Amino acid sequence: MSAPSLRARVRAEMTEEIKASARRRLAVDGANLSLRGVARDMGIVASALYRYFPSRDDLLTVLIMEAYQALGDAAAAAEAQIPAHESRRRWLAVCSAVRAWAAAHPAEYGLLYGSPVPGYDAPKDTVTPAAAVVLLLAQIAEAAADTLAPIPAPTPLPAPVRADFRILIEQQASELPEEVLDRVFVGWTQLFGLVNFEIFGRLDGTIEARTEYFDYHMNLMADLVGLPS
Amino acid sequence: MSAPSLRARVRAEMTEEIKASARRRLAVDGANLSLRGVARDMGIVASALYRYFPSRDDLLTVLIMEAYQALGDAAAAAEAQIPAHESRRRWLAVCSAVRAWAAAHPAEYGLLYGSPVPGYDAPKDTVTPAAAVVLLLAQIAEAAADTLAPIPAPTPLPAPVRADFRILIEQQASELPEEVLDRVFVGWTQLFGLVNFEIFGRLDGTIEARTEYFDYHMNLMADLVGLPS
DNA sequence: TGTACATCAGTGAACGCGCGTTCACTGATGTAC
DNA sequence: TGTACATCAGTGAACGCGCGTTCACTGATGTAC
Repeated sequence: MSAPSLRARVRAEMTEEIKASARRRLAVDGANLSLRGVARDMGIVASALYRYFPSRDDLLTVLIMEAYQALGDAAAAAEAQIPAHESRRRWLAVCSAVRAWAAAHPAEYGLLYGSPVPGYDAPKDTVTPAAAVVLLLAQIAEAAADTLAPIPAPTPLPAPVRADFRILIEQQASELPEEVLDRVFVGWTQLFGLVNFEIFGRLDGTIEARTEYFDYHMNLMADLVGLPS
Repeated sequence: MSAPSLRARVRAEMTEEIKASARRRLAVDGANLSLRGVARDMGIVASALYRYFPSRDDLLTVLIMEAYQALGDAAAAAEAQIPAHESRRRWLAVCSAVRAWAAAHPAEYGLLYGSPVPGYDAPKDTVTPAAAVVLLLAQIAEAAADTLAPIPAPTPLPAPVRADFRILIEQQASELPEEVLDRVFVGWTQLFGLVNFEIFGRLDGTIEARTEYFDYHMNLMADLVGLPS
């Protein structure tokens, strides 16, 4: 509870500066982040970084974890600004926040949702924060359960898929029907599929009205889930 | 028209072997393919590669172009095996072929649909082959035009999006309504969003019934397009 | 059919570079008495 | 309040490595006469 010592405070600030520099460096290096590059940008000698992070991979892991956290926080913050009962607007707020965060941090986004970094395998701890967004979407659907339109199901969910969803639902102590969770997953896939396309430049030369295109389709996904308009 | 000389034939074979080696190497190096690594794998000296490719980036470009081509070919071949009038089965065949190709060539798939390679920018020539799959999907919808279910549109297409689609339709001398092309794009996004999730490991620990999950959702996308079942 | 010359594939050394990481060091900040 | 010692941040040299690319070379294959 005592105030941190000068040394501790300076240390914390320095750690933050290193991470900030490294995040900037990601734009240049992509996933193979260069420690010497980070040090150079900071006007510091590369070996000094080892006072703060035991290795390059550890720094990378921290960046990944914090990026998941930042993305999740951005989505949650956007959602929190919409009244709880306006489920569709909440859904759209989460989707737009993901897109906006990705646009503002393309290199970090690429780290999270691009091709896996060769030779680097993510520690287990990344699983939970990686699920934050889809969890948020599922919670919106669950909170709106009473008002959801029934889901027209031309073909029923295949049993093995239903079983997978069952497990997820029980893990979350949720009461969402499997059919609804499935539609949430469809929306989740569409969200990240679209953001991938946009951020990674796969829409260049085809769709130029990016925001309208995105909003329209996230609304369509909300329709699929059955959120009232 | 004369038979190629021995030298020319050997040269062509060697070029193929280099590309094959490089494709294998992609799994190790990811996007930062190592020429020396390729040469090492082939039991050859690195500088020898310069007889065949003027630089590392050129080799990479060729790999990317051919990967797009291979993916497109796989999709087209799968489609061609289904009778022309069975539009839904054709649609599903294309989707499954994309998924199968990605699973069989994950590193190349990552090159095409993962985060952009830092420091490397794709030449213009990659635009056309990159569009092959979505074009195929659109053609299926167009061929089935007479039998398509009407698209329920709670909200109309935003005008700027409609304009983007209009341009694409005219470029292809197509007659697809914008609303249908939009749904094709939704299916396309879902297809690659899902394959990304699966290949890049973002489904690990959630959905285990991968094939059923995939097929179910590609069918759902076919529903959205209005393909008859 | 045989000879002389041109073409070309692959070699091996070298250049110049950047990288992650270790290590003994120095000087400043913190702690105990 | 002042001194003695411990802690720690940053330095700079070094290790050992891998990389893309150039270049003069050699020996084999192709071509012209």
